[in-house]
Amino acid sequence: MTQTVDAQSRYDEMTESLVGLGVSITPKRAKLLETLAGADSHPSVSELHAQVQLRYPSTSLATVYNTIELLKDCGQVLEMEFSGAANRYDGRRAAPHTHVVCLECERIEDADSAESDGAYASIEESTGYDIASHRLDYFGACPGCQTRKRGAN
Amino acid sequence: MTQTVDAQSRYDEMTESLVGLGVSITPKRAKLLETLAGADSHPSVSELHAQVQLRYPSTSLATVYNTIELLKDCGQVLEMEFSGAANRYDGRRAAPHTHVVCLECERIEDADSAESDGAYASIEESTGYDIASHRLDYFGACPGCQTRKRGAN
DNA sequence: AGCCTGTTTTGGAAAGATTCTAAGGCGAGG
DNA sequence: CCTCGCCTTAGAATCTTTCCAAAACAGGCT
Repeated sequence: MTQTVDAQSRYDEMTESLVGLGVSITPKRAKLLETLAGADSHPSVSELHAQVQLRYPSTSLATVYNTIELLKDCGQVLEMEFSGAANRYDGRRAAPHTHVVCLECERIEDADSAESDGAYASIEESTGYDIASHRLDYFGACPGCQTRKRGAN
Repeated sequence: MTQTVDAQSRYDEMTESLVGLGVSITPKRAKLLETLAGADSHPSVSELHAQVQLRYPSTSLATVYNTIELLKDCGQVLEMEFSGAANRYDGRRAAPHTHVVCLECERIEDADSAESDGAYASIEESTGYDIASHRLDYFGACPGCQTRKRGAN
């Protein structure tokens, strides 16, 4: 997939960034980074928690939130917020990019859209805002849910 | 601002749509529609609730949620979700459009960006999703918060 | 080995927003 | 005046995220 790199490289980048922050890579944190770097499913905190618990059953939710907070601090993870549903995280491409979101099954996939490079400058000029990031999501039905719905009719 | 219409027209459109749904326009609902149609500040549920309570002090939160749900059903309000913060609503332009969000003061303003008309078709072709809507937000600092920060330094 | 100190982790409490539910209120039509 | 169905209410319940104080842990030092 465009711009995604292999899990190992992402894992290495993440650990380096965290070390740069002066924090240590504990085993639980390592397992979390590994999960994030390898997942292409935009996992939620509870999914990440479940994965880490497979290996370290005593892991608490607070540890997951804590580590994600650190990753956000050094720009190594992209957080996607949803009200009423859990936040979702993209550890493979930390820079803002386009997603498609299935309203039926909540699947989220990357979508490469033609982003205009001068968008930030253009928005800054017209609004006076100092733009730091953006979010572009398309909402609809994924192929699987489309057929499922057709079948149900 | 481009594409916004006067409050009265929006109010009329909303009431017509709700009537089309077969529900009645109670006084509390009318006050809520009026507030939504006239607000350019992308209010939250609690702000809307407060406004309606000015006129009808006994109004409960559930009524506000209920009415907004109806408005969503007939596409007469745009809901912007934020995890950790209250959802914000745009009753003046119900179709998806671009916003700038101030990360400091949570102000939200409309921003007209050059939207490519064929975006949905292009995304649908590349992902197989059936796209129904989208969301494009830019995050940063509004002019007021920029000066405030500079002054604080 | 024994200590000290600072970081991590834990588990539960707390906070917020939204949804649900049961019960009562209200209004239109007969 | 009664009935039926929609509206509204207040509070409980749910869910995610944040906060907190205490316990656990690791590394460096004596």
